[in-house]
Amino acid sequence: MISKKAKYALKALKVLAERYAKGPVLISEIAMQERIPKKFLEAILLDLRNNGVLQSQKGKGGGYMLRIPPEEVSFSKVLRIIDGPIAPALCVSMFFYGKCDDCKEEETCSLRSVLAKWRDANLAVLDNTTLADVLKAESESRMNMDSSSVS
Amino acid sequence: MISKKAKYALKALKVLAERYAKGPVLISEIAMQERIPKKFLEAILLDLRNNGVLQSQKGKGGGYMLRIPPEEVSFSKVLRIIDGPIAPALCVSMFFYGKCDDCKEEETCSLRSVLAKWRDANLAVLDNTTLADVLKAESESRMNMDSSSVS
DNA sequence: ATTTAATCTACAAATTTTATAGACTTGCTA
DNA sequence: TAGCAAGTCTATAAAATTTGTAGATTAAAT
Repeated sequence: MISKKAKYALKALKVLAERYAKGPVLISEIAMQERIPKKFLEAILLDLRNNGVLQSQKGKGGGYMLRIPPEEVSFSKVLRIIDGPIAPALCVSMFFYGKCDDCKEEETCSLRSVLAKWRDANLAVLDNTTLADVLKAESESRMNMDSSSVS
Repeated sequence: MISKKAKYALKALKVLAERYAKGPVLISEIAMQERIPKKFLEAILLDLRNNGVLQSQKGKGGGYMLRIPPEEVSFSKVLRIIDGPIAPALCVSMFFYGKCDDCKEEETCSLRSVLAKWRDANLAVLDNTTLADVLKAESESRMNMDSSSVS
């Protein structure tokens, strides 16, 4: 399960992706629209900014915006920033590698190869899923709504 | 990341798989061999027993053993018992489905379809990975050790 | 100057994870 | 049937993480 924080982040990013290249969006606006506690959201957006995903502008007319196009913001990037390792265990993590404190010898750990396979499957999806895919899903779901409401 | 508890569970199960159909194994033996706090392990094994994975025997000569063959103990089964939902969010969970408390309308949630894709990729691996695979990995790693120590 | 909006620091409540202690039950065996 | 060996149950608590809040500060625009 991803954390609430990560879900908040993805939702906020969805909003920002929708308004990509259309000027800054207010934190308070995103918070309201997506029902995210404002102060909490502030911390999240700041984190995303400090990691190169977002750009911010202070003062009147300011706000947040994507620094890179939606199709370059992968889920793996976002989740690593907000939730940390994606791998099921540190010993098979690519970005947060560390020795599992409860393992004796890593080289011969039979769990490890299995966990690595799991990690690979995860990354195959998360590396190749971006905000652009969320936008696409959004527009498709709206299409379905339209057609189903024709009746 | 899986919890420490889940990792303990998998390690304990590996030991029990190695000794499948060879009589009961003591909790204390597993705890020692895998460096797991004994009292903690007790709770874990009990949980696995109450969910049909293990079988136990009290009194002298007692202990724990697999109730079903290693190739039938999938990672998904174990992780669901110990860590709960495998899906990245409740709204796309198959066994623990629930409405995400931070979502407005689930039907049109654009994150949802993406999260579902992720879940599917996870399950494809976890449903098809069992203790038998761990045993296989174990024996393969031992083979590599042998050949590399020939020099 | 004043207002607007992001930023920073500190904290605190709530929840989950990781344990530990000790009494209890069951089954074996001498 | 006494006594030991092993799992079982209940309760609790320490530690860590997650989630959220408060208030002062900085930067930009007008």
